[in-house]
Amino acid sequence: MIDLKYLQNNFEESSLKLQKKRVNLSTLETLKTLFLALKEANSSFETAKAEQNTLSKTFGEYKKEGKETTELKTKVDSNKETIALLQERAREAEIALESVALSIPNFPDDDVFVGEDETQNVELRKVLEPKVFDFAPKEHWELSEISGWIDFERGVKLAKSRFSILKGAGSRLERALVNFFLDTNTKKGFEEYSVPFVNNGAMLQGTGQLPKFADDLFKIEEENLYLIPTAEVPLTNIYHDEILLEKDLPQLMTAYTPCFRKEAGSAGRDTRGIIRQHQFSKVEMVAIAHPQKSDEVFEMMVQNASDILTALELPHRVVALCTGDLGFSAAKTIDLEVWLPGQNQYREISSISNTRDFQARRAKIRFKDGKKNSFVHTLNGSSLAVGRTIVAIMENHQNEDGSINIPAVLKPYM
RNA sequence: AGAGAGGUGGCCGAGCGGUUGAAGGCGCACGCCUGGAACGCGUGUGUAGGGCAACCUACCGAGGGUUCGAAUCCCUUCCUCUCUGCCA
Repeated sequence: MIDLKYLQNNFEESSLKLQKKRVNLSTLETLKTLFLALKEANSSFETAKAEQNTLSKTFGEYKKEGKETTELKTKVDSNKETIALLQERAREAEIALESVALSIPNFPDDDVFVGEDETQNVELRKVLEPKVFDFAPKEHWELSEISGWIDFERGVKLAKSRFSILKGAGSRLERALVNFFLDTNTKKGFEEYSVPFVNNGAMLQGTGQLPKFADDLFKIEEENLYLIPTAEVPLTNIYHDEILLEKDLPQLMTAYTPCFRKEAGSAGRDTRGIIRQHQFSKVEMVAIAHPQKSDEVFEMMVQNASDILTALELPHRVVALCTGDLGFSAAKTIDLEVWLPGQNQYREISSISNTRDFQARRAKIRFKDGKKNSFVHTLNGSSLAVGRTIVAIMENHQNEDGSINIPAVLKPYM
């Protein structure tokens, strides 16, 4: 959630920022109007309520002293009706405001390049040169036909399309990667967590998936729970509605979880292979940071993910997303794109974002900031998406006969 | 899943229809005391919103109801604990 008071007081500036994220000016004007309406409604409700409280006290005193209360009672009764009306109005104003406010994305940072879409993202650097093959490198699904690591058909049989099965060395590779990622993150100071793979709606609202992106979530209807689309949701919300001590910041967390996404709107994209599945494994980093330290933590997270790719001998590039490609909650995002020789292109394998206080405000995560309480900054990033790492290893480390070389760092894990 | 008990401030723990945002204790902060410290004494110490100063409003798991007035009574719901059942 953006800071509505800030929006009210700095409307011009705020709307310019949010227009970079393609929010209509009219939506923002509505938002501001609703915000002011809520304040007004609350104010009159509270005034009436204060009056009622005074009357009630007087009533008690009259009773105690044995005074006549009939006249007072009529006054109180009529005021009561007014209050009920004002309360209803305030409640409606709040609902009206929320329905708009919760769907407004975060402000982009000022230093984020202003662009329309992913074509205008900014490449910051390349790490490792793509290997030159003396044969035509295959795509991972072709390689799978030789190694048998991935069973696409039977995965679909078990569930539906966009589900698959890993087996044998393919499955072991997944497990090895998970362990390698977690160990590496732990060495960087992240604490390992094992979290619920289903979360309730309040948590998903906290990190920004709800209410706007309900279509992309698997929901367990009768339980009112959702399969997590990323470990960012449970990890960030560990401190939902809590106030941390300044000395406990930053909290660096990491977890392996499967991730579940409906991929609504991606019909027809990446239909072959395991690049885009309804279920995939991922190791996630989440940081709860002091507002003045979040940039530092952000850089560390980007570097960590990049180092992991380098350790796996995977060529990649570091890309700063432009405003038009930024996610809903993000103020700033850097993607790591790994080279896929079979596809002959770079593909996203990690995305690291600083959401500033956007999620913190939604999830009410604060810290003791001297005398007052302030919102923390929350950050999240993949380290890494396991399925896509498998793809990258297969394609980058393939031999002409279709066999795959396992990177040296993974040998102890296999 | 069935039966019972319970959910109060950072923690423990009173309150069971009125001036209680909530006694008391612990913890914490500041001050006094001390050479310094402990002890002792004093003061302060929840969150959110509005005015943004005095002050006002809301919150005693959540939601609704009764009442002039509810932490206190009623209903619904969630959670925790104990016993039984079931299960990895």
